[in-house]
Amino acid sequence: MGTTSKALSLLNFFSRATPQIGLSELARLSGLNKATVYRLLGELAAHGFVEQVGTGREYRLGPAFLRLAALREKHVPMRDVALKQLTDLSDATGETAHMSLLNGEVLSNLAYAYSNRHGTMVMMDDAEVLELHSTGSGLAVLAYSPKSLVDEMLSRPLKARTSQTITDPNQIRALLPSIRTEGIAASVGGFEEDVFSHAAPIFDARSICIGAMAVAAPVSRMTDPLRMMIRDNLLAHARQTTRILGGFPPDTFPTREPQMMLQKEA
Amino acid sequence: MGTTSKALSLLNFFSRATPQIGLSELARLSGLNKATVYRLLGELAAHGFVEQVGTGREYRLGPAFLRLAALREKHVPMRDVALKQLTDLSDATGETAHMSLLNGEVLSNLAYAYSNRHGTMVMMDDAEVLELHSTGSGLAVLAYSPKSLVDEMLSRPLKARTSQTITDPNQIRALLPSIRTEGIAASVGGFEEDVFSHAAPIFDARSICIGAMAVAAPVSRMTDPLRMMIRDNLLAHARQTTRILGGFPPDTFPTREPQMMLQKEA
DNA sequence: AACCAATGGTTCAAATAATGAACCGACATA
DNA sequence: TATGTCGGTTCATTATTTGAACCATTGGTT
Repeated sequence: MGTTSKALSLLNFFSRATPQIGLSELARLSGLNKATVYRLLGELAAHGFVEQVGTGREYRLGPAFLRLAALREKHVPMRDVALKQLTDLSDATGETAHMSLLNGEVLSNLAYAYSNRHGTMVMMDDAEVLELHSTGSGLAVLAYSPKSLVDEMLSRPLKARTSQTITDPNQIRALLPSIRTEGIAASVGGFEEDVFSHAAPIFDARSICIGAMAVAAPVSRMTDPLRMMIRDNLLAHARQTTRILGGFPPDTFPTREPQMMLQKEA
Repeated sequence: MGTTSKALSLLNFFSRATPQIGLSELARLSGLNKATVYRLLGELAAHGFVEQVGTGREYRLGPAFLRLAALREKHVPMRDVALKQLTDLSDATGETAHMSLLNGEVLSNLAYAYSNRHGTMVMMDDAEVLELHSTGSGLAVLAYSPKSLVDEMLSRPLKARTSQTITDPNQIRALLPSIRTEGIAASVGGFEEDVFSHAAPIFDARSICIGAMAVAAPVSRMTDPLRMMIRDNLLAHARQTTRILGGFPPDTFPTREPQMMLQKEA
């Protein structure tokens, strides 16, 4: 791993739960030498990627990201595109719709939209990180990711977010083929209790899966007709989102009308 | 300069004008070896800080910034705070208010607010970069920055954005003391023709200047009474913004009521 | 008050990772 | 076919990164 990667990976230790971290703690978390972390933080700080809180204490993410995010969004208005599609999708289904992007080995939220049709709804949070094994979106991404990522991902111990989280790698592997034939992944209570989530993958110009679009509803509201309705709408909107973003589903991706397919070996 | 700094500085070559850059071009711009740039881009790409456009062509900023910006803003809601203050300031003055943060040797926009009192107003742009020598905000920041930054900054050739831009380093240096006694910098048409801009510095917890808040009005609308009104409102709102963000103006910063001060040597 | 275990920060020889000139094959232009 | 540029790759040389040990402070415990 190059020096730059080490520096950048330091940034991943900042999260909702631990928004600011001290030097020694960060050295411990990253497994790097304290002096190394100190120097790397210094370089990151010089560019506004981290900053020190108050007078000489812990570090936190810096203001540079605001500028770069604005610049990125100005040139590649993913969030805008996603938000429009999500609003439509949320209106059509009456449930919460959201989209997240693959970032290393986790998904990070890009945007979400609520419906006001029901008194209860699944709440989302910017800056939340979704694991690949415990969420519908994660499973959708896994199903369309190269074997290397799946193996890498499933070789690590899988954390149970709820009592219903699937933590057996083989069980997860067994789900993937049917997700591929459906084009949709489902997860019941895997990330949060009482949330039934459907998700479909999003692809880039090289037909590589870059994230997922999902509809999340309370388990109590889920019925088979609703599932069908969500499934159809989700597939359509995910497809359209991929297209608007300039991407293409892979050849193996099911078309709108279910049909017989030959399974191809990658 | 460390390797990490080199990698991070590559990101600064992406701008509104050149949102995507090829490998060779980036090597030329940065003065680094092509192989080096290639490797650095690879590491940046692995973390989502850059990505390649379409199939193996130019590079552009990646999606990671969206997540990190959201995370930063969640923990340090600068933009929200600024937006509230700017809305107030814009309402009070009837003109466009904006705030920008010091990022290396330039200012980048954080937020802005328009007024609807007049038919014409100064328009702002996210992701725009303001130079220190040609803008009111820049002068305000220079006046409260360490001598080293000022020297560094003014040793380079200064670009004339308009016919009214001040490009003589000595002339700029001569402005700084009066800005310090006023607590406010003014610039007439330095960045864009016909724009009269007032700006006040914003400080962090260590009393270091981190950016500026400004009011920009058409030159044609500017009168002495308006200047006084803007000055008072701007000073008050800048002060409050500094305070809400957890910062402190330095001891030398003028209080609301103008008063005699002894000039201190730093 | 003395002690201990943290913290952020610093040093410098040793080890490692970054570097850059040259080289590919592919593509475009002429 | 010849020429220039592109993105990408190689590998011996070089320069940067690294990490153990060491400070000076701070805060808690005895």
